[in-house]
Amino acid sequence: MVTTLEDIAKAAHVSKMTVSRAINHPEQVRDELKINIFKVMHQLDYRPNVAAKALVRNRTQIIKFFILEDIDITEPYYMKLMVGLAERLAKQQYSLQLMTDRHLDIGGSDGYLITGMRAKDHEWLSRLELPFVTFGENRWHFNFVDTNNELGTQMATQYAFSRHYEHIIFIGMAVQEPYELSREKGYTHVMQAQGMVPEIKRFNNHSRIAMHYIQTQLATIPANTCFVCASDRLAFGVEKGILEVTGSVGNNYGVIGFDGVFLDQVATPKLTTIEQPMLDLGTRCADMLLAKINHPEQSLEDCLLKPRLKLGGSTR
Amino acid sequence: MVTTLEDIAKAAHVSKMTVSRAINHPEQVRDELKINIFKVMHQLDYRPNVAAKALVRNRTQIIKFFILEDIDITEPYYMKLMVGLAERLAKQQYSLQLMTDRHLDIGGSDGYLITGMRAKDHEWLSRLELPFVTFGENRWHFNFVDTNNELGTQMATQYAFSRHYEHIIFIGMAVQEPYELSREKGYTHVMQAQGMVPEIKRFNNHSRIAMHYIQTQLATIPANTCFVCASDRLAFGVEKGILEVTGSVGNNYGVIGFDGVFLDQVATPKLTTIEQPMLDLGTRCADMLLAKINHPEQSLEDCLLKPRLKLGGSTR
DNA sequence: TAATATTTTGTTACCGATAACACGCAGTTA
DNA sequence: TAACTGCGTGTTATCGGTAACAAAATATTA
Repeated sequence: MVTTLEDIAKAAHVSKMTVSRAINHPEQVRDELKINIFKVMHQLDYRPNVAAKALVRNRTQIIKFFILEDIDITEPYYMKLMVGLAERLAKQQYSLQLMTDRHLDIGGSDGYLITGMRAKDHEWLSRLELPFVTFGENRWHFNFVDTNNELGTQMATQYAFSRHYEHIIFIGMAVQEPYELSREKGYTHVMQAQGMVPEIKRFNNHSRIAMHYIQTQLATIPANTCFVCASDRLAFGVEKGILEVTGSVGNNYGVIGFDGVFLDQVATPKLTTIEQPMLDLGTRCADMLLAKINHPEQSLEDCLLKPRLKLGGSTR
Repeated sequence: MVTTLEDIAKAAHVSKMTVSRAINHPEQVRDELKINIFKVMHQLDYRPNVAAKALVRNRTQIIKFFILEDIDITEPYYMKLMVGLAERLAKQQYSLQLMTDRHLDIGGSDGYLITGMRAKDHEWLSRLELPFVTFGENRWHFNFVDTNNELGTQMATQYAFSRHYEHIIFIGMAVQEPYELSREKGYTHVMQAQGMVPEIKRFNNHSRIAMHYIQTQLATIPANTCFVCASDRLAFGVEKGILEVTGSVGNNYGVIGFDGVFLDQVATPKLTTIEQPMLDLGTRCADMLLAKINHPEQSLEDCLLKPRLKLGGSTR
């Protein structure tokens, strides 16, 4: 059977209000009682009824997770982000609803996590009436959680430099989004610090396009060059191109990616890449969102997590 | 403001019980009243309070989605499965909790969807006390939803045959799981029907291993062979191997994969593959699970959906 | 010690829905 | 016409919690 507050109350010889307080406002209950109450709760394996709590507090205990990108080309890393998010939310008895472009119902939740946001989404996001957090930097002061993109490419560029590549070229994504700009900045910053000349190419984020670029242009690029890429997709294409043209990768031409989820493992050789801490990022999203829901008045710091350099075979 | 049953009731000059009935047992309410009630509901944009409903019906309106595989190597297709599932569940005011190996809490939900099940999981699954559905065939009569695996490899093999490949080799996964056996069966079946000799190799499901096999063995395999693979991962490796050894793929040696999510797109050339209808599968999982929850006494048919042959450049 | 302040605990009402029962009002039947 | 069906609708109680208030117990003060 299911144990309720009432059951605990009887067993502990107090009113159920006291039990409720022991849980939610423990400072208002004498230690003696509390200890006993918690003992009983434990014995009877008490699990609070989420629906009842939600009803009386006028909450839904639901978070909507928006994926604004086309789901067909969606990056696999959302999966891990969601695992991190869901795990933390479940601890606070929240559950999830997954929303896609096809299905954009607002309301019926306590808050939103927004992923895959682009410039065009600013309009409706600014109208939202519930607390939300975006996964990904943005220029509108919406609270966000993201990898420290700038630091990531700094690490990549620095590493390329430390491996004695004489030229370092940045392969970016042709989008004017903050995360891309930050990645470019990280690269540029280290290049200038090292007294090297930055060189940036930009393509749509598809491996084929990057591969084609390498196939056609590698001949004009001096050996001893490392390509620092803004995504693993681009890096994947670059690596393939280099392999095809020169027969090997790493020594004459190196590649470093960015993301570290799935694609870097599938590449041959595995990509050296900047790994985003997706699970942690998900957890942080949850924390931040819950904070906004429970303390709407407090303003929050955005959250930038440090990525990790993951060595593969695509660099020397 | 939020509209409740009470508000509708007042505006429609009936009791809230009548409104509730109009929603849940429409046959018990006169048409005249119903029409008016629905009109008012629409005007006032009524959204039922999920928590209240859950409380009184002693339900949670939550489904737990279990991913039993290691999340680090999880196939990207779970994402699409979840989208399909979540979308259908949301319509019935259910939301999701994502459970992974790290976090296997039972209870606090109305049912489970189990993915990534392996033989070893039979033990605890058989003890579960709530309705559940597994994504993936199984040998224990747990209700499941899956792609018609046998049909899939039949289609692949048939297609290879129709493209005049003289030899067709099956590259399987070295697991004794029903879905793998079904895939082998589909292949064998068509081979025998065509009077050809089946030849099956099995490897762990990693592209590198398949690639290595091709690199070392392709010389011993006659030209005009098509490799029908049990996964896109394997096909991906096979394609790479063929490309490396012979410089081109499709004509002398063809490759057909199985899954059609993400990896087939990333391959160069894109893989010809058997595409699983992941969104539909997700929807079906939801339907089946809801049916089990709402009518526990009825026994259900398992569900096998037809896959689709998706042509890429890895076959002629 | 009486009066007052401060904890600590209990009581009541309510959140928004639904099941079970009660009731009123046709149309049948005797 | 009285008793009997049924259908359609309203009334009441309830699910499991929590806020707001009331009351009791204890501590502090004069």
